[in-house]
Amino acid sequence: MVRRSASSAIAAGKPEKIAQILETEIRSGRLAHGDQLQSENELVRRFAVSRSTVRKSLSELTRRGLITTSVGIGSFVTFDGNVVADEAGWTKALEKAGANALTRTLRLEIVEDRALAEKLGLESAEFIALDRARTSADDGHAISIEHSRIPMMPEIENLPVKGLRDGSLHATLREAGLHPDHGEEWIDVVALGADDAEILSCQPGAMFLRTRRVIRTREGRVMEHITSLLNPTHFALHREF
Amino acid sequence: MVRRSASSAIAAGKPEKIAQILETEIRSGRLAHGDQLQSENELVRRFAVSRSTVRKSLSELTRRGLITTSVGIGSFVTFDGNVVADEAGWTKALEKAGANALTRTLRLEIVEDRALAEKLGLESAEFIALDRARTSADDGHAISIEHSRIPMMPEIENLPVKGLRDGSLHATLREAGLHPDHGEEWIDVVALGADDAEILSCQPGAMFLRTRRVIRTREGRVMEHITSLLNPTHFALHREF
DNA sequence: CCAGTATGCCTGTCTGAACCTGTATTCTTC
DNA sequence: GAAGAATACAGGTTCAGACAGGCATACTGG
Repeated sequence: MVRRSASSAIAAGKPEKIAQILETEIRSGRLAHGDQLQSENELVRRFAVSRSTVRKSLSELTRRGLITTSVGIGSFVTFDGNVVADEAGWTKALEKAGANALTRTLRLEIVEDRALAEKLGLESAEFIALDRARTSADDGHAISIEHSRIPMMPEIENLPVKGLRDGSLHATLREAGLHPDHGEEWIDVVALGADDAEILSCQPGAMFLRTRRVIRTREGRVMEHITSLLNPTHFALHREF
Repeated sequence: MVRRSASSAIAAGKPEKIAQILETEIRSGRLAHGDQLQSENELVRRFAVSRSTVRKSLSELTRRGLITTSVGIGSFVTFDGNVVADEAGWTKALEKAGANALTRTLRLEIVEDRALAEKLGLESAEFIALDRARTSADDGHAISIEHSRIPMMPEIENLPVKGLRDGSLHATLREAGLHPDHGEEWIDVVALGADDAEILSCQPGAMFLRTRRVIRTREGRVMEHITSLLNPTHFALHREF
């Protein structure tokens, strides 16, 4: 059996290529949970292939649990892919010890960050800031802290007031028409700063695993900047392709 | 007696000549990564040779890692310009401080590692082990240490004797017809063991950034397992997609 | 208003032809 | 004897078409 993952479409047959295109559309959120796919004949015209080829693609997507199809109706997305690019491209944080975690929202508000705006090449320095910390529910020790910064835009300006949709930031952003598509990622090890150490009730200077990510939309617009500090005794990062 | 030189076009048979023409087209970019080659019968007409000759050319290109072929579909370029999966997909180690580094080869030999074989699901526990350490040429402090394990196979059994080709492990493996295609990767932070600390002349227990990678060929066969320990003051990992 | 029907679009299934690679065999030529 | 040419067959992939039956909507006659 040949393992193939989403990223490489090399030397694959047509059904596989089409399946990968559709999978990308689903996982990226362009096609949302419950959406109806184009009919088989529309896909035939779109990809300029025969219907049997399209049907192979759809059956592959069914096998992967991304869609279901009904006779006389069509195919529907059944993938409610939460964190979109997480599975596909991003390095995934694996919790080593599955301790009961307590998530605290430290703040959700509009901030101004000139340094970050400059680094990202943005004109406006206004961001929506979402900071969350996770600590062990058992003994209260530090697990992780996450700083998320979303460039201010009209579609989401009342996010701090209305709160998150279903507690999920990405669901909220998708609601606003923002779909992650590609990005960049840095991983290193840093000493915990005084403020973060305070929040996590750790000693300042403790070594933490840090991931920084810039997520962009299909158009290349910065959608989110996330800095995660992970307690190395709790986390490993994992990725496959 | 005819003198034969492996690399040049002199005194080469038809399959070799055709392979070289196609290789030029691929390396020059006229045929891009993922492109489909002409079918064997088209190549037969183009070069006015028999199909068996064309097939020899294609199998040579396959051995060199430039193409892959699929039954019923055709042959595809898998050469994306430079180093295949190495730079493209993997998290890349970026040296923060560009200090002069000194690379030492700690060992290059055949070893037996039952634990690793079991983890990778391999029958044979024989590996070729290549351990290399990098230290600063200036003050001798630790930069990184890398443990590479390659499952034993006939094509490379005299690697420890013959040494690496151009000092590069991947060039050597490519030579043997082994081409990286996909894999898996773990990143975490660990305390340095006594032996590694000794090699790097560090204090045991120092926190290092660790990446572990399993690289597989297109067929899913394990090609290499690498554990890298990176001094976090020197390294950050970076990736984009 | 309502039940029955016609129509159009959808998926499910099957077929044969054309083209692809994989493999083996035989013949020719040097 | 070795390299290449010619041929044949097996099996995978894709295409184009045809037919079936499910579903939804609109229309029609009562």
